[in-house]
Amino acid sequence: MTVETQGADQAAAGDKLITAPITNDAGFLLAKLRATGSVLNNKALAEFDLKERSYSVLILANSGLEPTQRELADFLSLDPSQIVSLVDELEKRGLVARAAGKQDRRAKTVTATAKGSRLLAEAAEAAHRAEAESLAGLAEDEIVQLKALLRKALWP
Amino acid sequence: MTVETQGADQAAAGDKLITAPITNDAGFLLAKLRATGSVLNNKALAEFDLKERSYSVLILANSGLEPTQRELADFLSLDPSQIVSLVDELEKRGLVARAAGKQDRRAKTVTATAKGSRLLAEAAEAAHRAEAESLAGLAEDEIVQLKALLRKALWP
DNA sequence: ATAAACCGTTGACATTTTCAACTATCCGTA
DNA sequence: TACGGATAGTTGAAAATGTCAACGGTTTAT
Repeated sequence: MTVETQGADQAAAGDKLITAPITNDAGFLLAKLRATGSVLNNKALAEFDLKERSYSVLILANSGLEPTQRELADFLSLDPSQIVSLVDELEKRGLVARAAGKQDRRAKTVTATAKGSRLLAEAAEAAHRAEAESLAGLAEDEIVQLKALLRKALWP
Repeated sequence: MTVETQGADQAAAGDKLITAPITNDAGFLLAKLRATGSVLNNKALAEFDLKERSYSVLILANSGLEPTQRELADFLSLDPSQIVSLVDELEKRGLVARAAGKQDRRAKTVTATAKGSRLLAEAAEAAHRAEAESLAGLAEDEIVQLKALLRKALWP
C-alpha cells in the first residue's frame, strides 16, 4: 500500500461503523466526542501541569463565586473525596486557597490565588485552542448552537 | 427547613455555579451531560446485566457490519485489551460469537447471536427511555439537532 | 438539649485505563 | 520465495479513577 492511500484507507476503516444504529445514540455520541476532546485538552494542559480536572476546579475557584468543596463536587459530578485531593494538590502548588465558610464553619470555600489566576489565564488559551481543534468540523454558529443545546439539556 | 422548600434550595445550590465561565466550555458541558446520562443508562441496563460498554459492543455486533475487535476498539475509543474482556464476557453469556476474519485470519469479527439479538431488542427500549429522560429538557427537534451537530463534529 | 443531617477528610476497595510484551498472521519488497 | 516490518488479538501488570463507609466537627430542626 502506498503512503498516499494509507490515510484514506485508515479513515475509511474508522468510518466503517458509522452506519451502525449506535450512531443515533446520544450517550455514545457524547462519549465519543468527549473522548477525543479530552485527549486534546489534557495534551494542551500538560504544559501547565494541569489536567482537565484540576483545570476545571481552578476555573471555578477563580470565578468569584467562592464555591465550597461540596458545591464543586456536585457541579463537577465528582465524589467529595476526589475534590479533597484535587484541592490539596492545587493548594500545595499555591494556586488556590481554602477558607472557612462564612456562615457554615463546616464548609470550606476554594478561591484562586493571584498565582492561580495568572496560570489559569495562560491555560485557558491553550484549552480554547484544544476545544477549537476538537470542534473543527463545526462552523462558528454551529458551535454556539451546540453549546446552547447542551446547556439547555443540563439546566432546562 | 420544610420538606417543600428543600428541593428548591437543593436545585438552587446546584445551579449556583452555572454563571461560572466553565459553562461555556464544550468539554465540560459534554462531560457533565454524559455523566448524568451515563448513570441513567447504566441503571436502565442493569436489569439486563449489561453496562454501557457491553451494550455498545452488543449493538455493533448486531449491526450486520461484522466489526473486528480492532474496529470496535477504534470506534468505541477503547484499548484493544478492553474489547477482549468485554467480548469474553458477552461470548461466555452466549450473546455474541467470535469468528475468524475472512480475509485476515488474525482478525476476529464479533457478531451477535440470536439470543444476543433478542436481549438487545429489550435493552434498547430501556436505553432509549433512559436517553429520553436525560434529554428531557430538550424538545424533539432539538434532540435531532443536537445529535446532528455531534455527528458532524465527529465525522465532518 | 438532643437527635438527625451535613461538610470535609481519610482510607479501603473496585473498576477502568494504560502499556508493554508475546504469538500468529499479513504485507511489501528483495 | 523468503525475509522484515507492521498489525490483530491476548495476557498481565501498573497507574489512575471511581465508589463507599466511617469519623470528628458543625449545623439545623424539634
